[in-house]
Amino acid sequence: MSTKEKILDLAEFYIQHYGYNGFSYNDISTSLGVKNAAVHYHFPRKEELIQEVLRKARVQFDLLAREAETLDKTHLEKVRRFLKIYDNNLTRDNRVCLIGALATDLYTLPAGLGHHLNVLVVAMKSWLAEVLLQGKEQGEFDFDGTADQRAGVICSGMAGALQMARILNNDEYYKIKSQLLNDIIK
Amino acid sequence: MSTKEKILDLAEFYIQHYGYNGFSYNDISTSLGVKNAAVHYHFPRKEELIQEVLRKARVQFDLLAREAETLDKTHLEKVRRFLKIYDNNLTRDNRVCLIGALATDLYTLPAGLGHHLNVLVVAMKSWLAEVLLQGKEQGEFDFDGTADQRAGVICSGMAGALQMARILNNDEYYKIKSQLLNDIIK
DNA sequence: AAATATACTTACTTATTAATAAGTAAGCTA
DNA sequence: TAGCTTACTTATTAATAAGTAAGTATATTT
Repeated sequence: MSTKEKILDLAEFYIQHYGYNGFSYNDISTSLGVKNAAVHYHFPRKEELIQEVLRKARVQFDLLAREAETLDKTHLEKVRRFLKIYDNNLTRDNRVCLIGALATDLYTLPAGLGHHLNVLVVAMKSWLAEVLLQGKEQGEFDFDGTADQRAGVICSGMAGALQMARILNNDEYYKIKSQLLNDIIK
Repeated sequence: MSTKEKILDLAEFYIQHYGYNGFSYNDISTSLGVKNAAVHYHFPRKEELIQEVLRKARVQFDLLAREAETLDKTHLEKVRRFLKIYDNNLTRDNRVCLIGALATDLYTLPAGLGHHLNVLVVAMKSWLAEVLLQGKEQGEFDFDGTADQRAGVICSGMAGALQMARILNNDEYYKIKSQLLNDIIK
């Protein structure tokens, strides 16, 4: 893996672990065994670094959506694949989700990043809403409210669940997740 | 209001608006028209300041719980009173909730604060679970899963909703909130 | 009237931040 | 082989961070 890719992975880790204002170029460079200026060489400003982290997250979500399209037979399987994103955050050092982490720091972020964050959230939430809608039409799901509303409840609930897990314990996360799933199946 | 109280209110605002690492003693002092050392006079270290913000939040929640006990006739009214806490965060400058804000910064916080945050979350969640349980036993509510699970879904969903509102729009918050309420009534 | 406490200010320290300028070694390219 | 690019390092900057020691004005107590 190139230094540039390692920087991106470390930046993502630090954002999800400590928040946007909780890490520095020095944290990344010393983790990597290079100098702070080497990080600036690849990403001149912190804004560019975070923007690239968000772009990469969007690319990875698009990949997940394509995998769901080709590999998953039921809509429930697609939803489970989606929720695994959050599981991975929990199991990898109790990260909170990228969106939740950046949302709480939003008003301290360089101006351009809000838009990129919005694009990511809209992509994920609207994909989930579409899966829920089709699953309901085909009798696979049963839930109250619109698919859009239900997608909002799930996205915000999962983001919050990762935060609760930190304060209470990991089991709290799984309890919330299973209940959110139950609420669309019954 | 005393300078000390004003400092506490400003600290709470800054945490919810910018996160723990997104504000400084200077931000507070210049907002107040005093010097940074004056803030250190009242709260020598940032840890003491945040601890006091959390203690105050717990006191205010206890007050809400007592008001609910004396003023609210139905369990639904109690839940609505509880959810109004989140409404107030939204309407006052799109704050995220104190718990969500500090959860994403948790691993950068002075060591002692995790415990105080845990105490606040346990108090709020267990109170809500008890209201939900009694409301269900008396036929006022109808929901799947345990009251504890449902309380977890509501707490994490509301925390996440405030974060989503920042990225999408305030209407997203109200859509999530109404759906979470719907899920316990039906 | 003298001593003490409260609520600050002045002035500072030490450490860290994002960012930049200038230099360098290795490799590729014409 | 001369020039250019890549991927850095060295060294520094201006700004900001939390925190502190010592001084001062005002009010309260003795």
